[in-house]
Amino acid sequence: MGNRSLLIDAASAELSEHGLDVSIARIAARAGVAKGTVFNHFSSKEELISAIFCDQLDTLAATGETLLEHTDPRAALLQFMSAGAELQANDRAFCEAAAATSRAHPAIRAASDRLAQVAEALTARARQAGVVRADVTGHDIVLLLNAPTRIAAPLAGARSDLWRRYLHLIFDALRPEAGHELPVAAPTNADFTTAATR
Amino acid sequence: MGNRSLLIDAASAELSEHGLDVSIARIAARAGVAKGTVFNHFSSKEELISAIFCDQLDTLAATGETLLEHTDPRAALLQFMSAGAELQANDRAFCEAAAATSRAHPAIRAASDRLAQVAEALTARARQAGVVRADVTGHDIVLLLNAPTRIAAPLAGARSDLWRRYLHLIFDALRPEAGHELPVAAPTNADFTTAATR
DNA sequence: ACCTGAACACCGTTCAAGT
DNA sequence: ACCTGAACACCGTTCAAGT
Repeated sequence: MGNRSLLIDAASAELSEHGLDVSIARIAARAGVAKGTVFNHFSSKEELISAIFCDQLDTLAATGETLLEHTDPRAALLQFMSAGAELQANDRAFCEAAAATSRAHPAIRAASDRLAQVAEALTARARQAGVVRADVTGHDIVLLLNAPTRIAAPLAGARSDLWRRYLHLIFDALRPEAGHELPVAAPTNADFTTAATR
Repeated sequence: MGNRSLLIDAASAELSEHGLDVSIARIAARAGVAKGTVFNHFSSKEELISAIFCDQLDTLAATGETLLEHTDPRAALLQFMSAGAELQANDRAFCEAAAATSRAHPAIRAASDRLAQVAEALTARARQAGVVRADVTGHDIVLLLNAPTRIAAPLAGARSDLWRRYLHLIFDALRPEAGHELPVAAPTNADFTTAATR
C-alpha cells in the first residue's frame, strides 16, 4: 500500500473524528510519514480534503442511483435524504465540508453535478407521483441534505439522534399539503456556476 | 470613546464582512491599536467574539419580546424567524457563530436562554391559535433560526435572497396540516445543559 | 492602569538535501 | 521518483518594558 493510500485513510479517520480543523501534522503522524510527504501527494490541505469529499459525494450519488429502482418514489426520496444526513451525522468533516466547500474545485463540481442529477431524478418521480410539492427541485434537495445535521449540531453532544427530528420536519415541508407559494425561485444550474466562479 | 468600544466596533465590522476567521491583527489595525491591546480588554479572541455574539442574541430576543404584542400569532412567529435569519444573512460571523458556538460560555448561555424563552412564548401563542403543529417547541424554533442561511450558504454569492425560500419552506413545515409524527422528541433544557458541559 | 511590540508556540507550505 | 526535516510566513497569545 502506497503512502497516498495511507494518507487518505489517515486523513479520513482524523477528519471524521475532529473535523476540518485537524492539523496536517496529526494526519501525517497517523499515516506514519513526515509532514512534507503530504505535499508530495496533494498540493495543499484543501486538495487532500477535496479528494476525500468527492469520494463521499460519489458514494451518496451511487446510493441515490440505486434508490431510483425503488418502487415507492416517496420512500426512495426519504431514504436518499436520510442517507445524506446520516453520513454527515457520522462524519464531522463531511458535515462541515458540505456547508462550507465552494463548488469552484472541478472535481467537486463534477461530483456535485452528479449528485444534483440523481436528486432531480428522485424528486421528479416523487413529484409525478403527487407525494412532493410541485415547486421543489433536485437542487433544493441537495441544499437541504445538510440541514438536519446543522440544525441539530449545537446539541450533537447531548442528543446524537436529534438530526432525525429535523430530517422528518423538513420532509414534511415537502408534502403537497404543506405548500404555500414560496417567495423566491429555486436555484438553477446557472446559480451554481456563478457561485463557483466567485 | 475608549479602546474597548473601538475594538468592539472594529471587530463587529470585520467579523460581519469576513466571518469568524478574521485575524486579530486586522481587527487591531482597524481599531488603530496594537495587537497586544486586544488582550488587555478581552482574555481571548473567543471572548471578544462572545461579547459581540451576545449583543446580537439580545437584540433578537428584544425583537421577539416586541412581537409578543402583535395581534396575529402566526405573523409574529414568522417575523421573529425572519428577523433571526435576516441578521445572519447580513452578518457572516453571526451566521457561523450561531452554528458553531457552544453554550458553555455563561454569558452566551444567559442570552441563549432569554432567546429560548421568547421563542417558546411566541410558539405557544401560535400553537394555541392552531396555526402551528402541536409537537413543535420554542427550542425547535431557536435551532431552526439559522437553517435558512446555512441551507442557502453555498449559493450566497449568486443568490443573496435565496435564504427566504428556505425560511418559508421551513415555516410551511410548522403548519398543523404538514404534521406527520416526528420520530425523535424535541430538545429539552436538560439537553442544552448537557451539551454545554461537554 | 493601559499600551506597545518583540517573543513564543502553533499552523500550512516550501525546499534543499538525501535515498 | 519519493522522502525528510529544517526553514518560512502566518496565526493567537504572552509579557517585559514603557507611559
